[in-house]
Amino acid sequence: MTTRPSTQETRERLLAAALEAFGQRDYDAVSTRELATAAGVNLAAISYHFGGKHGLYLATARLLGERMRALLHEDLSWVRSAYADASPEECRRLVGDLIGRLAARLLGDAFGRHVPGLIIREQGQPTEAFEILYETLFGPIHHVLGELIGRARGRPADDDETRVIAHALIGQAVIFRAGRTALLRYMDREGFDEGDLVHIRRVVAALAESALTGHVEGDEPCL
Amino acid sequence: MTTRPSTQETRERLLAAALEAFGQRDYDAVSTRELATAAGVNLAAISYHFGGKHGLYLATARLLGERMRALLHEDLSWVRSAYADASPEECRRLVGDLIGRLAARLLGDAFGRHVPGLIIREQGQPTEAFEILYETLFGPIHHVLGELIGRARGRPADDDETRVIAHALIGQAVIFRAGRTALLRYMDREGFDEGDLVHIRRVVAALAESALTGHVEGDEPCL
DNA sequence: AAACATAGTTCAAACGAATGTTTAACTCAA
DNA sequence: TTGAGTTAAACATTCGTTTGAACTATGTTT
Repeated sequence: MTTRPSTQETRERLLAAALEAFGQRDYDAVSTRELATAAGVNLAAISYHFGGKHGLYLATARLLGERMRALLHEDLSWVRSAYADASPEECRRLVGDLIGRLAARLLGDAFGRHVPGLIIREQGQPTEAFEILYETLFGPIHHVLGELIGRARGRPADDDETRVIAHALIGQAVIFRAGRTALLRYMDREGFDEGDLVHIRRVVAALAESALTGHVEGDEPCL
Repeated sequence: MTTRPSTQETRERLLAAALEAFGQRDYDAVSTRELATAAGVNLAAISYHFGGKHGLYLATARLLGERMRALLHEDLSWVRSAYADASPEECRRLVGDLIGRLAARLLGDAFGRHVPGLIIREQGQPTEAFEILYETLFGPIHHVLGELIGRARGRPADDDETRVIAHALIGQAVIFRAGRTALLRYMDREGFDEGDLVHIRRVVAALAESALTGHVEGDEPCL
């Protein structure tokens, strides 16, 4: 009747192994046998508990979304409470801080070493997992950033120009994970230590902050 | 003795099909049979001409690198000739122009619809193809951008801070391809027309240009 | 309390389909 | 006739999934 204690553990073991594997490599590059072995469970457990490989992948995306949401909750709720009665200058500073923090976290292992890869890959050929990840990840960041940037530039948050800027600034952070390998090569390094992260965070924060000072030439609210 | 005319055509057909397929989907998600069918050649031609699937993949990366280099050559050589005796202000403008142009091209289909996906994917688990792509693609952009930004901010081009800024600004452009799906969702669209591209290019250019006006708080050259 | 029945879970084994690659016969211009 | 190139067929693996028996608690009956 009641589920046995080992049931939940089997699920968790598989999810942990799947998160690790799907984070690093593509869906097709990960085999069910490999997942079962890594999780230390029987092969048939995947079909039994998740209905198959695809079900496990979706469950992994859900788990990932929840974890990222939890990690972001702290930063975002802090920003949300801060910008309620913030001046444009303060909003600019908040944006810089948020982007810088995001960049450092992405470059480091705060979100897991390979986990963001799954998100990036989902954008190429979006599956059901993309919806899950957008709702919990890109969506909230887009939203908060839009509010902040709109306030900082004296424009509505749902303005198209505001949204383009928000997206571009997210790119400033995301590239530190998506283009990590190229950056290592460019800066002639083998890895980044804690000091690097602090400095990069500061540079990116200053960059994003001053980016909001300018005006778009051409009169219209653009787009 | 001499190669028959059909030889080269078989290679080209396979490379075209591989560029299309590997651009959209992961290495493991593309089958040799599918490639042969799409190219209209026999299955064994892959092994015969490229030594196998992996060889075809590397050849595709080389072809992609050359095409991208050609596409970028125009922009980059124009910039290179322009910044030789340019003022910091002009350099800032050149950077903005370059980033904006890059963003619009990436968001549109200038580089091919799915081609940039291969590059992004290679950063996750770099293979030999990464070297090829860095040399012809990221490398030159990094270099030119470093020169421009260094001059614009009165710092050496090989400064670590300069490099971080260059990388971050590239991210502003890359995100418009890497995060295209999320942007469509954010801006509530189904696609971007020519007018969108022009506007986005202008916004991103202004953003990148004004980003270079600020100073990084904290005294040292950073990093 | 002992024996049985039941439902949930694990397990080794096997399934058919698809994978990348190789083989050997064949084509045809030099 | 020679040999580079093409072709269909077959190669051995690996894939995701399914099977049916074994195991293990729990609930019921005796």
